[in-house]
Amino acid sequence: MENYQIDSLDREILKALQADARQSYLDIARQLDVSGGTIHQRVNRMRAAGIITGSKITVDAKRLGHGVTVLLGLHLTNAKAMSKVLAKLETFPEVLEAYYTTGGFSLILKIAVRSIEDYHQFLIRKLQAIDEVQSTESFICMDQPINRDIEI
Amino acid sequence: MENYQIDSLDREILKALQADARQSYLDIARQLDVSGGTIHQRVNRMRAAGIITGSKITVDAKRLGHGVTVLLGLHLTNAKAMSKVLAKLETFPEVLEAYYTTGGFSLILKIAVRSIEDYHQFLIRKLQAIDEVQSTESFICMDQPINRDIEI
DNA sequence: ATTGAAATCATTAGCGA
DNA sequence: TCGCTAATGATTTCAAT
Repeated sequence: MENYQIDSLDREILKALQADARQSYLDIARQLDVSGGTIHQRVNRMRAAGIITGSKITVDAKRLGHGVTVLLGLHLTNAKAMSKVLAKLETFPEVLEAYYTTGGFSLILKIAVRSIEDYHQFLIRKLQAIDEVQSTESFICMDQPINRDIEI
Repeated sequence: MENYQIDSLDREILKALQADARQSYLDIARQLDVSGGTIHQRVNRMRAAGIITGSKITVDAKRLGHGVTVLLGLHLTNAKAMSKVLAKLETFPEVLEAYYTTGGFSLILKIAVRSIEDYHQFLIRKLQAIDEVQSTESFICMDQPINRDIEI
């Protein structure tokens, strides 16, 4: 079922689970006026089709000690080093996301650390210790006024 | 319980729910060799403390028709317009995230659209239609080789 | 998409270390 | 305080329709 097209019921189920992944299928069924078994069947189908890829709790990063988020533009000395650099970046748990983009950077990273001091250490000890990293440009996030999911 | 400090059991519970928010508390209990009631109690406590803020399913954006992700650096004509611009950005469902950062941009946005054509339309019809937007710099994401959560 | 039934789970309260 | 057990009502899950 690689090219299963969702219908409006699927869409409503996705919205409900996007808002609260742990809510019971029966609750969703009652909201949508269908049987519990139907929700179950649809969710399974969307899982099999690769539309639903998993679920996770959302946590407050600050309460877990990761108070500082940084976006970072990276320049490499040569584009051929990309896969080697990525392999290295994967070993740094501070690197949450890496984007290969058009525009003036080789890579853009999203990084989470405990503090500015930790970020400084991360930069000089880890990131700039990679030979192929030519330069970096840091955008330290002071606030994230918008954070939401794609409109389903 | 605003300053509740988590212990190693909490940490393991968070890891488990981060990997799969819908797995049953009893399953987690068996993995961690404690009772189901204990998991329940801990989760409730972490919710009350604001450590767990919710849960959501993860979906494949491409399968839902949002094939193009763009990071965008925004320059405003004047910093005082920030709140007005943010209010406007909130009305655009294409804007998933907005970061107020140090460095050369007033704001950095993460945007999801169906196609490059849609992105072009979004840029000229919506974003650049805001008076206070001076200029934009687009970083179109061709690949996202790293995507993970903070290390708990 | 529904039903119905068996297995499993969530949730709470009270007990004990 | 923290984790455990026990009990009940709710949910999940699956097969048949």
